[in-house]
Amino acid sequence: MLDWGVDQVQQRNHDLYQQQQQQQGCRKGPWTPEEDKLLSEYVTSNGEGRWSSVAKCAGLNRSGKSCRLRWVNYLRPGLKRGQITPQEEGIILELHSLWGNKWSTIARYLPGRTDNEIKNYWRTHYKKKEKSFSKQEKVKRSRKQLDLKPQSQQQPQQQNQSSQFVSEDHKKLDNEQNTFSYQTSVFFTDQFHMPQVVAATSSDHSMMDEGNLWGSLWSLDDHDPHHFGGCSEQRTASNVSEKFNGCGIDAPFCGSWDYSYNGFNTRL
DNA sequence: AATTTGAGCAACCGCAACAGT
DNA sequence: AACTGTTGCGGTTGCTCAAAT
Repeated sequence: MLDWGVDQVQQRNHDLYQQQQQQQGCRKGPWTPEEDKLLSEYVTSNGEGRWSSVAKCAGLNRSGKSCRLRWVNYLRPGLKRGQITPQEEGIILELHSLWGNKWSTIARYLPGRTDNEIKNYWRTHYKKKEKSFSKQEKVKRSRKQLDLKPQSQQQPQQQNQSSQFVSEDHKKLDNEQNTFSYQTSVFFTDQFHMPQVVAATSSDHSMMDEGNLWGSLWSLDDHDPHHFGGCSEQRTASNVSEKFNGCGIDAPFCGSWDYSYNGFNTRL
């Protein structure tokens, strides 16, 4: 009786998979210009979908999956190339704080950018910071646990981790490249609570202070009512919060920090 | 000049949801 | 209802290239 370990089983499965792929003769790895040409010509004239038949009909020795991925991430018309702009970065940060790793959902609010691109960008620029932040936060929390205050004196814990570290990154951008700054607004207009994202640049944010930022963020009711506007239905921050709580969404962004007047700007 | 390290990116993999039969 | 094929998504891997040593 064979007594295979997990590693051996995995290796065996892997080998079988490789064998299968070889038998099927599917090409893997980087796409050649010729393959790109065949695929884009075929999809342009026949439309997207039915990717497994696309591979055959276009004369490509690729899996349908591979064809779809190549088209979606590289060949599809209207794709943006080049660096993520500060505005786009702001949108990514805010939407990620809202939804987490829902890359395809986030990508819908960045025309011309793919989920893969956004995912890669996030991993490259923020994953490490997130980890280091989590460590810092653990230390903070363990310290807090030792520092037992009466309940009434403790501030409500409303901010989530990812949101906090977003503001860290905004600050870092501030310090490292004070040549630009940005304002990003996420606001909610429809019955499905889908955010509309507006990004705009501004210049002066020297007064940026994290305490103020988060104080403003999480106590929207205190704000000047004239900041609550911008869509067909005028709403207050509190009834929007109720709306989110009602559908189980946890602590979303409902506005933005406006560096130009150093205040929180909600557009609801 | 050679080697190492890390960032950036394209592509693959496994899984889940969905549609068709 | 069960099965099969397809599609879409998120996580991961591996390659390339430039900067650092």
